[in-house]
Amino acid sequence: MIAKIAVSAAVLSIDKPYAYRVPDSLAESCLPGVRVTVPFGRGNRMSEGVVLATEDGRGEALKAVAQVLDSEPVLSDELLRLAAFVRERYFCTYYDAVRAMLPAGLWFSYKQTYTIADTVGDWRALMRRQPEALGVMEAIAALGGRTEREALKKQFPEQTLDKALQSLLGKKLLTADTDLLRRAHDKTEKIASLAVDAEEALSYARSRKKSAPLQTAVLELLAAIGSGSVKDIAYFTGASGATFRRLETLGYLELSEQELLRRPEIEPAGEKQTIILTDEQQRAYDGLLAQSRQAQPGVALLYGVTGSGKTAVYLRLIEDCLAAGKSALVLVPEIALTPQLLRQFTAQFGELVGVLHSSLRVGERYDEWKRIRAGQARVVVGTRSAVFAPLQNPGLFIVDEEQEHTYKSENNPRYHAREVAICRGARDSALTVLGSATPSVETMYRAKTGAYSLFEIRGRYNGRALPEVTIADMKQELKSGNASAISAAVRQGIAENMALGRQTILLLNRRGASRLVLCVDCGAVPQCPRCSVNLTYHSANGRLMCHYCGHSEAMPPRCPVCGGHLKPVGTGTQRAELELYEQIPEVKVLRMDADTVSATNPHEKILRKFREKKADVLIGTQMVAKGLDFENVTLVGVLDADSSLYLDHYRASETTFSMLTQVIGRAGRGELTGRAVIQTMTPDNAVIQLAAAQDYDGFYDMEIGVRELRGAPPFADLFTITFTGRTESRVAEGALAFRSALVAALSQPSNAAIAMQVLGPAPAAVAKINNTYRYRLTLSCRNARPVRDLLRQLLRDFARDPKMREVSAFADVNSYE
DNA sequence: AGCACGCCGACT
DNA sequence: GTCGGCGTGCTC
Repeated sequence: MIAKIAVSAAVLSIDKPYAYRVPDSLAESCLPGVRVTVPFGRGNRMSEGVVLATEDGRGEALKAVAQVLDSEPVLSDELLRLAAFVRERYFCTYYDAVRAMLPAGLWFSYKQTYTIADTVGDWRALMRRQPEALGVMEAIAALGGRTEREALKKQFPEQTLDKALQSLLGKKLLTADTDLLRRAHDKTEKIASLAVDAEEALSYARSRKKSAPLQTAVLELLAAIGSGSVKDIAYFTGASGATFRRLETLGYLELSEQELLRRPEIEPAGEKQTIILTDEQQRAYDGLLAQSRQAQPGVALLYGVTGSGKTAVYLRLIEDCLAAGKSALVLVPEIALTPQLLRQFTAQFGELVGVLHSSLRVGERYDEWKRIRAGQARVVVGTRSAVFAPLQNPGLFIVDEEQEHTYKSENNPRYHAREVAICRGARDSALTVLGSATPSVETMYRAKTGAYSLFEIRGRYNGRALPEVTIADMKQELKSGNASAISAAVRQGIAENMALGRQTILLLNRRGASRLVLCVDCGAVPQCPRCSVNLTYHSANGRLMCHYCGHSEAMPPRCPVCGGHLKPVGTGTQRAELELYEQIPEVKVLRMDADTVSATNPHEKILRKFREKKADVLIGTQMVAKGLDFENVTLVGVLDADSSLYLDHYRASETTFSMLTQVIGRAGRGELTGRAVIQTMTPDNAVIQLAAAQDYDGFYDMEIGVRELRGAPPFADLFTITFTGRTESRVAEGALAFRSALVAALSQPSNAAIAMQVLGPAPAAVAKINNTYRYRLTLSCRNARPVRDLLRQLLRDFARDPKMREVSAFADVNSYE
C-alpha cells in the first residue's frame, strides 16, 4: 500500500503530497486522516505528517511510514478536503491547515534527549578546536552525560547550540533520541508565592535594595499580596523571568503552575421555552427555513438592527436543523463578551451544546471536540477556529456579526472564518446564515446583487425606540475653552443621569491611538529600541511598554535627549476619568481597559459592579461596546469617534460606522429611552453623520461607491505580499524583485486575463517589529484561481532564489491589518 | 527550512 | 595532509 502524506517539515515552497510505502504491519491503521511519522529529506529526519489518501501499489522505491500516531483518524474526509481548500486559498501548507483544524490538546511536541556516546574516550582532546561544541559537551557531562534539549537551551544561545549539537552528532560523540509528547498546551499561569514568611522576605528585600532592586520590588509586592501571577507581578515591577528564577533558587519564592481560566460554567438562562417570533422575525425565519430545504441552499444575509432579535431566529432554525437529524454551527466574534447568548443556547438545547473557544482549558477543549466528533454535541457555538469543528452531518452554519474582524486570522493560516463557513455550507449542502446589524459592505453587496438572499428585521424588539443621538463638535468645545476630553453635552447628561439614578457608558475608541510620552521641551518621543513605534505609557505600573515586542522600561525621570520634562499625552481612559472627577467631583467611575482588567480583576467583575449600580459611569475601550445589556444605561458617549476613521485602511469607514452603531444601540436597552453623544473633531464627516442618523442604507450607498473607486472589496480583493528580514535594504530589494517578477509574469499572454493593479512596495505601517523589517506589496485583483496559482508560483520561486536567502515573503488576502 | 554533498583556507 | 568553512541543490 502507498500513502499520500502531507508532511509538517515541508515548507510552502516544497509543499505537496509525498508518497510513502506503508509497511504491511501498519496497513490496518494507516488510514486517511491519521497522523504518522515519516523520514523526510536527505537526513531522513523524522517528521510528522497526516495521511491524505491511500492507494494500492508496492512502492518499493519509496521510503516507508515509520509510525502511526493515532488509533483512529483525527480528520474526516470532509475536513481533509477542507484542509486542501484552506491550503489553496490562503497560501499555506497542508500541515498548517491541519494544525489549525485540530485542538491544541492533540498536537505533539518533540522532546530531544542527548547522551554522550560511551565509546568515546578523551573527547576534550578531540574538541580542542571547537570551543563552543566543547562547552556544550562539558555542560552535558556536568548534567550527568544525558540531558534534554530544554536544559541546554537555558545555557547557550539557540544558534550556537544547534551548530554544536549537529557537529557533535556528526562526530558520533553524542546520540540523540526523540520522544513524542502529546502537547500539554494547557493555558496555565505561573503563580509565585513566598516560600518564607513576609518578615524574612522583607528583611532580605531591604538588604538587596541597592544591588537587586527588581528582587526587592518583587518580594515587597509579594509580602503585601501573598501570591500572584508571575505575569502580573512582572508587569508591575518590570522584573523578568530571571528575577523569579533567582528568587526561587534562593529559596524565597515558590513557583507553581495554575490553570489560568476554568471553563465558564454556563448557567442556562431559565427553562427551555417555546420561542415566539414577531411578524418580522417570523417572515425572516420562514424564508430562511424554505431556503435551507433547497438542494443547494447557499448563503443568506440576516440583516437586523441591534435589538431586533436575530438570536430568536437562529434558535428556531437550529431547532429545525436538529429535528432533521443534523447539527448546527454558530460562530460568534468573541465568546467572553456574549455570555448571555451561550446561556440562551444552553437553556434551549442543554447537553447538545458544545463550546469551542480559546479560553477553554486544553483538556476541556479537546473533550468538547470529541463530543462534537462523536455527534453528542450537535449545536456548536464557538469563535473563529470553531469553523473547523468536526460536526456530524452539518445542516446549518451561522456567522453572527459577520462584519467583525475577529473572524479573520492574522496568523498562518490567514483564513477568514466566514469564507470557510460558506465553503463548508456549499459542500455539505447546508444553509449558511450571515447575521449582522451592520453588514460588511461586501456581504450586503452580494445580498443586493442576488448572490446571497436577503432577510431584514427592521423593527426593534418590543418596538423600543432608537436612541436619540447628538453630535458634539469638539473643535467648538475647544474654542469655547473646554480642552478636556468630555464635552458639555456628555457632562450635563451624566449629571442628569446621576440625579435620576441612571447610568452612563463612555467609550474611548482607542483603535489607532495610544498614550505616548512627549518631552515638552524638545518634542522627543521615546521609541521602542526594537520596533518602529512609540512606546506606550502604562499608568498602572508607570512604565513605558511596546505593544509589538513586549519591551518594557521604567519611565525615565528626564528626557533622554535633552534632559527636559516628559509628559504623558494622548486621550487615555485614565485621563478622561480624572477629568470627569474634576468636572463632577461626586461622580463614581468604573474604568475598564488593559490597565484595570487582569487575571485577578477580570472584566466580568468590573461589569458586575457596574450592573450592581456601584458606579454612575463605566468608561472603557472597545470592550464596553460589545453585546452588553444594561437596563439602567440611558446615555452612551463616544469620546473620540474620529480616531479609527482616518486610518489608512479601506475598511476604516466600515469599522467606525459599525462601532458607532453598536455603541449607540447600547443606550436604552430597557424600558427607558436612550441617548447617545458622539464627540468628534469632524462633525461634518459623512460616516459620523450617517452613524448618528442610524442610516445603514445611506452608509452603504456611499461606501460602495468609494470601494469601487479604490478597487477594494467587493469589486476586487486586496492581496498583500509582506517581505520580512533583518536588513532593511535587502527586504526592500526583495520586494522590488518580486514586483518585477510579477509584472513580467503579468505581461505574458497566458496571464492576459488577469487584471491587476500593483501598488508598492512600501514599508508596512509598522516598518520594524522586533528588529525585523517589513515591506509590503499590495495587489488589487479579483481573487480567482489563476491569480492564486500565479502568486503561489512567484512565492515559491522567491523562496528558492538563493539571492533572497535573508528575506521571507508571505501572502494574505483582504487583511484587516 | 534542513541537510548532505562538494570544493577552498588555517591548523597538525 | 585534513578538518572545517560555506555555497548548491533536493526533499516521496
